[in-house]
Formats: sequence, C-alpha cells, structure tokens
Amino acid sequence: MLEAHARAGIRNRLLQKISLEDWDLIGPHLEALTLKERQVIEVPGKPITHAYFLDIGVASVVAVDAEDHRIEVGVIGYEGVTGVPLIMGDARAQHSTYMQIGGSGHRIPQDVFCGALAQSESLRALFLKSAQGFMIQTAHTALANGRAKLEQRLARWLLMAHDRTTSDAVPLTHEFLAVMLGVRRAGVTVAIHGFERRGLVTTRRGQLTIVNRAGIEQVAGSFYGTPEAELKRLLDGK
Amino acid sequence: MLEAHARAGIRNRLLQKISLEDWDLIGPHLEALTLKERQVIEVPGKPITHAYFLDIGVASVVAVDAEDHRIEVGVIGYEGVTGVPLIMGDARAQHSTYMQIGGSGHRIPQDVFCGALAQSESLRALFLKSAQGFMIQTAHTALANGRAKLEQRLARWLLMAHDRTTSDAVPLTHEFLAVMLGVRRAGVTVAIHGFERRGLVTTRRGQLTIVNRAGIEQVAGSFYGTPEAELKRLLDGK
DNA sequence: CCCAACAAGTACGTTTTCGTACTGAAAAAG
DNA sequence: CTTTTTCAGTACGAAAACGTACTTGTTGGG
Repeated sequence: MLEAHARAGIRNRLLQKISLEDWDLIGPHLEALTLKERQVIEVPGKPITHAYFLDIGVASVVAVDAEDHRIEVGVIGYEGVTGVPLIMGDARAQHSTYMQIGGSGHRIPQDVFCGALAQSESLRALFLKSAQGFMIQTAHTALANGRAKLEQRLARWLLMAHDRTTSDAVPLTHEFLAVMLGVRRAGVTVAIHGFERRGLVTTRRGQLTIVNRAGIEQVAGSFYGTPEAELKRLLDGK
Repeated sequence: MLEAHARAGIRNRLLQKISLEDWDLIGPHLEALTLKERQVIEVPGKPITHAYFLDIGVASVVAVDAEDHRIEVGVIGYEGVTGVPLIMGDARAQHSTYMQIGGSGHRIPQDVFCGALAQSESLRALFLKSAQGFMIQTAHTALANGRAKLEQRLARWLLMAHDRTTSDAVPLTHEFLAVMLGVRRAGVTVAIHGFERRGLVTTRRGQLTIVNRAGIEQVAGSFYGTPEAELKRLLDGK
C-alpha cells in the first residue's frame, strides 16, 4: 500500500502536514488505536512513552501541584499532538494528560518521535509551531482563569471541545467540567442551566449538546478565539 | 579582550551556559544595556526585534485579548531570555512584554539569534529547555489564577520577583501588582497590609521589602516552587 | 515652595463563587 | 427486577473579591 494511501483516513492536522520525505520517519511507526475517555496518556513526573496524534476526541492537559490543586491548562485534539515536552527536548511529563472525550488516533514511540525530530529540520519546524500554539492556548487559559466569570470559562471550554469533535454532543458530566475549570460541580450545574434556559445547549445525564454555537461564542466573548486564530496563522502560514 | 572575559560580568544563566564554541555565534552580537522599569520589549502582534538576556531586573509577559483583558502569564529575569516565540520559529510577539522591575542585561538582534539557533544544535537544546521552563511557569500561573486566593497569588508573585532581584526591595506600586495579578488595586493594598501586619514585608510608597521570605513561602504554599524546581532540573540536568 | 499628579488607605453595598449537603432521578450492577 | 451507584438539581449561609469612590499622604515638577 502506498504511504499516501495510508494517510488517507487520517484527520490529524499535523500528520496531514508532514511532507512526503518526512513521512518515512513518522508514518511507518504509527500505531492506530482507539482511545476511551479517561484513558491516561501522561502521568506527571513519569517518562513520556508515546506521542499521540488524535483524529477524533479531546485530551486534557491538567497541571497538578504538590498539594493536589489541579486545573486544566489546555486541550489537544486533531489539531495537535500530545507530548509537547518531547518537542522541547524533555522526555518527562510535566502534567497529567488523559482523554476527556473518547476518540481515536495514532501514537508513535517517544524515541522514534524524538529521533525523527533530530533528523528533520522541517519536522522540527512543524512541531515547534504546534508547541507554540499550545503555549498560546495555555496563556489564554491563564487569562480566562484570572479574569473570566465561570459562565464565560464554561463557554470557552465548550467551544474548544466542539472544535475538536465531529458531533455537537459533549459527553461529559458536570463533575468533570468542574474539575477542568477548577470550580464547584454545583457551579457548573447552575451555569449549564442558564445556557439551557437561553437555548444554547440541551442536556441529559452525562451529556450536553451544542445547539446555538454562535450564542455560546457570544457568552465567551474574547476569552475564546485568539489561540485558535494564532494556531491557524502558525500552521497555515501568513 | 578574550571572549571568556567578556562573559565575566554576565549574570544571565543562559548566557553562562553557552559553550565556548557556541559563544562565537552569540557573544559578539550582544549589546549591553540598561533597562528601566516600564520599558517595552515586545508588543503583541508586532515583530520581535531582539531577544533580551537580563542580568538584573524582571520582565513581565502579559497576555492581552481583543477586549483588553490582561493578565501576566509569566516573568523573566536572569534565569531566562525574552522572545520565547523566536525559539519556536515564530518572529511575532504574542504577548506584551515589558520591564516590571528595572535592571540591566544584553540583547541580540532577532535574525542573529535565530540564525545561531539554526546553526547550533546545542544552542537549540539549551533554549528549548528554557522555553519549556517558561511554559511550565505559564501553566502554573493558570493554576494559581484558577485556584489560589489573592493572598497566595500575591505571595507567589513576590517570591518570583525576589528570586530575580539582588536586593529584598520590590519597587512596585499596588496598581502594577494588581494589573499583573488581574485583581483590584484595593485588593492588593489590603493583602499587603495583611503581610505587613504579620511581619512578612515592610512597605513605603511605591516600594515593598521582603522581610520574612520563609513566611511568604508558607503563604504561597504549593502554588510557588514547581516551575522553579523544574527549571533547575531542565538546565542543570538530572 | 507650592501644586498637580500619583500612591495608598479605607469604606460599603453588590456580585460571584464557595463549601457543604440533602434530595430525587437515571443508569449500571447484581 | 431490585439494589447500588452515579449524576444532576437545589439550597443557604459564608467567604472572597468586585466596582466604585472618597480621602489622605507623598512626591516630583513647575
């Protein structure tokens, strides 16, 4: 089978952008897999074993401190790759990374990935830009955490998740949304209730469906959008 | 004058860590300068003209969004370098960067810096680790913004500033501390008052002096420390 | 030396979010 | 089909931080 064919079913933006020459360094080493929600990808302080390229689903990157305070600092979906520290020359996971919304994708062993980066300047350039995009997302998470209201932060999160899923369903409990946003579960319930009342979403147990995306964007205001626009600029060039 | 001598007066940790061979790519292009507080280093959306290596002083990296919400996402002092996007292959500033506490250092033109990175793998490795350290700092800022109380965040900031200055004085108004933390000026006043009452700091107009660092560390708890420890690991090796 | 500009102290009602916890409903397990 | 577990809805007082704004010191410029 031609390698070009092997890429046909791949939705991951970074894998798509890899040049034909570079593909030899990556493609043959990819392992396809299904990723269930809650599946652990990286554990803080532990070595990173693989870089995961998602096609579908959303992974959460959660910072944890010594007293077990935790908050999500970014999400990764088909637009990126997990294991940002690998790109920076560090093989140890800093944060907790796990699937928040189940999906599928491919993974590549850490050493193969790092070797490929060492060999190809164009691969380095591509993944550095992806890492830069993630940094921007983290910075804006810091901004939203410090400045936005719960409702705005929830809207921002839903939009980021929606960008990375193929349906309008967000299969998550209020409890998990609360952990990611670093707020009370009850606070999320009330906020979602407000969204529902305004016709922005519909809900049922363990699931939420985006009905009026534009309305949610309006709630999020400028807390949503900058990282997304910047990633586009970085990857699609000016 | 021998280049080794030229490095004698340099306190910047990254410049110190540059190998003798790599020094030729960097050292001759450094321009020594004094940096006054409020001096602008990067403007969001504009090209990054230089990378600044501080010896003394503190630069603030402040994320801004379309509605002018702003918050500090990280600080840079003698342990790092400004212009993280340059290291990631992007020459456009994402955030607003300016001197928060005046000092001195050196700067190098953007093109020279990028050229050096392109030529030397060891330089790339060094600066990537520095960038990774900054990412960790940003992630923990997101954590603190979302989870910590004003008092803890203030303590964290004072410690980070103290780490990067040579004296115990922090020459800043409550107003600027408030902008960086993304809180009310009056809130900072009250919090500092609490610190003063407990003998952690002394204050006068436009200045604050660290008296009991250990006490401030206790207030910050685990919101302070992780990025610092990780940077040490990254730069000093395992 | 005086005054405008700036920094800090203080106040107060309001909003937001928290901590906690109880209840009912839905789904999963047995 | 029943029991157990999980999830969502709701409540309520308390804490934290807010917006605003008035006052009082400093300080540096005119």
